[in-house]
Amino acid sequence: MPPPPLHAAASLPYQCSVLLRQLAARHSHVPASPCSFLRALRRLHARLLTGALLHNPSHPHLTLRLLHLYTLSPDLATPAILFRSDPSPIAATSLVSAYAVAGRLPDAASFFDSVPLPRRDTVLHNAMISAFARASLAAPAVSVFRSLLCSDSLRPDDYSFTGLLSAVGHMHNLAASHCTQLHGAVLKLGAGAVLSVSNALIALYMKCDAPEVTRDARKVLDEMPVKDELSWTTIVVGYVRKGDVHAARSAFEEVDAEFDVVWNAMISGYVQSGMCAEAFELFRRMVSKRIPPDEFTFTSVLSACANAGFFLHGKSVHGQFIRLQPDFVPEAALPVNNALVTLYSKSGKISVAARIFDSMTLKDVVSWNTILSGYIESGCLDNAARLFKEMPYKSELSWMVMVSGYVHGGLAEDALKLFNQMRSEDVKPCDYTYAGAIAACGELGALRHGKQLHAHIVRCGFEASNSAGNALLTMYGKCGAVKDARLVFLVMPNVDSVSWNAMIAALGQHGHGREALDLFDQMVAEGIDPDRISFLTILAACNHAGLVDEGFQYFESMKRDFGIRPGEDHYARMIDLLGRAGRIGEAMDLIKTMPFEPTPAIWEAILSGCRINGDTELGAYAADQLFEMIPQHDGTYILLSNTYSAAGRWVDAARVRKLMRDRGVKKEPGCSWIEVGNKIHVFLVGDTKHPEAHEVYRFLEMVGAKMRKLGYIPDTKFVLQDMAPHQKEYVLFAHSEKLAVSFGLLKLPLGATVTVLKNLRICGDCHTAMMFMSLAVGREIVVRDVKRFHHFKDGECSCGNYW
DNA sequence: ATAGGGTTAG
Repeated sequence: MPPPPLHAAASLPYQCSVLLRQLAARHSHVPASPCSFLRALRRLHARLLTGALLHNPSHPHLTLRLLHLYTLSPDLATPAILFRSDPSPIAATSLVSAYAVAGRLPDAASFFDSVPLPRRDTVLHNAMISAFARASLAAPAVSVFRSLLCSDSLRPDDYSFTGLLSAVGHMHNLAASHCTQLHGAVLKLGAGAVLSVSNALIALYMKCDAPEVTRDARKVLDEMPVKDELSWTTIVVGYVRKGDVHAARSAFEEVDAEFDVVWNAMISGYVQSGMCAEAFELFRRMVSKRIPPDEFTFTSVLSACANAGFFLHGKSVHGQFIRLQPDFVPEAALPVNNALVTLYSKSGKISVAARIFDSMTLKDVVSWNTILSGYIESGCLDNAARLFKEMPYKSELSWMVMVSGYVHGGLAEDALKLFNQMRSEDVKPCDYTYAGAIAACGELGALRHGKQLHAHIVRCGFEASNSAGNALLTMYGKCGAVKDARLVFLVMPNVDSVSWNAMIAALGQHGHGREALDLFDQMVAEGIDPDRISFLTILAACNHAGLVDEGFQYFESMKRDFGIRPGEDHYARMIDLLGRAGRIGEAMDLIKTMPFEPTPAIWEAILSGCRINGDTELGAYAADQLFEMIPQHDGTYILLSNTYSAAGRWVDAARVRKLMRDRGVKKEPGCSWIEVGNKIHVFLVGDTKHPEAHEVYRFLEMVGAKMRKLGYIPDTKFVLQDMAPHQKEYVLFAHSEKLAVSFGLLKLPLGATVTVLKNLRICGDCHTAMMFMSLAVGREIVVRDVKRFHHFKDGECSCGNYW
């Protein structure tokens, strides 16, 4: 954005002043590249020097502004040099606060220390105190305040107290006694009647976790002779923070003068408490009272609409904003536009969101991150990836969104690749990003890599993070490392329902069915309500362990004791469980009690039961039902044709095959390998005539070469073979354990999995392990499953990282 | 020249 032309007749000081202000404003919203910024700054600096405007008593603000800009630049030396030529306390104060605004607290502190004691005045101390307060550093702020107290010539003033109180509010274990002590000290030193000090005192009391201090805060407010809008705002915000929205509302109703900020505080309080309808209602009242909404109002109410799914309301707010938009400078419109982008992405209108994003004259990191996650939430991973590359600046959050976007989009390899790139660019991942990378390891069955990440997490101090802990639990569970999962579960300081579910799943999937059930009961005993996922998990555990009656009890207790209506997936699992136990009749009875029409998943479960028990007649009936529903479900085609063949209904089987050919249904090829001793057997699964099949072979050779090079397996031999030689055209590729069973690959009696799984370390999907079970009973084997091999194309095979 | 509160991305 080129700066607007200046009036030719404008004086040089005025011109410079405008230029300086423009440079600062632009930099704070769109950080330019360090080089170009510094160049522009030096040009201005030279101009000030030639005009003899620097250190000129008639234009003191020019020097200060220049100092301010230098604190934004990567040039650390110049501000100090400039200061040496004008060592006034005013310049020092300006420099300290500029450093603080620029987020360069260490520079502010070391500069403050370098100012000789006689040159420090109260205002300079105050600036330093508030700099620490802004950075949430209570202790150093207190020590600056103390040096002010101990000084012979200086005395703390109102600003000092205000800053001190705000700094102490950031203390971690702020006790009620701290607050009352400080309150006493403030009164003793005669600052009790100052408006800003009282406001800060209210905020301090409200930041303390002890419930009883709320009264003290209220007392301060009540005793104030004069209150301003901030007093009311602070108390409203405080009540919200304490989780007492009703108290916030009644304080809000007490205000006689209708300050805009109090409305904003109340609206955003509702949003933070998840009461979006109330937030919107309040906004409506505000509009009807003709109180003009500002950018904060719009931002809050739009986010309320986005959170609650009030898309029509949101649209009307958008309309009102458009009418008032000329009143907003770009800086003010920015957060509103960001909230609009969020609203439209959440309502599934990503193209509208993108249009708003493109039309924004001013964008910040939040804007880029918002549109990025909008693309990811609407499944446009390609667009997201392109955007990610184009982003002029990224925050840690951008990386996090992209990494977890890849994982949820099923591109675990890309997630890990990006995670590695992130670290090579020296961006420090937060716990959520680690969680994404760990989830990717779980998807890939990359246990070793996952363990490395676990070590990183401990080193970075994220051990107490719930998201990281839950990701670790899930990953260890998927990789069959039950011991590690147990350890994580024990160490986690706050386990939530996700953690319990993940731990139960880990036990249930790996042959500890009984223990899984015990853990479920323990969870209930500890007062954590199981959710629908918990019941899916426990039914799966029962399935693995062959505990049919127990499974049925949990299924019953789900609606009876916990008021959770079983969904399609719960029914499907229960039917699968009954079917595998040979109780197919009971499964059919259960279907009749369902409150909805049977879905493809239900019929697939019946079908799988029929295959295990050799009930071709009922199987064909289920196949007829499924036939009506294809192609809603993946895998249905092959399943159907096999079932019809088994029932001797060759004509129907041929019809299904023809349908498959007509629709061009092909199974994506993939490969699995099994490692027994030092020998690896690799199986190609999927359509061997698929155009990409030769890529699989190439990939396997590459992996083999790489593994030999790493000395991982001394004598690696690849045996490529069809999984099902009697089926020339299509070989089996199951996407899930359930399908593997329904394909008839595993005619296992119920419960057989337990004994086998004890000796099995499983990486990746369970189905692969199950496929090989009959081969590997009683032996220590490692099974890994590689999906979506084509992301390892050509020379980029970085998979060495993944095992 | 310094202070107190309110906003958006997961």
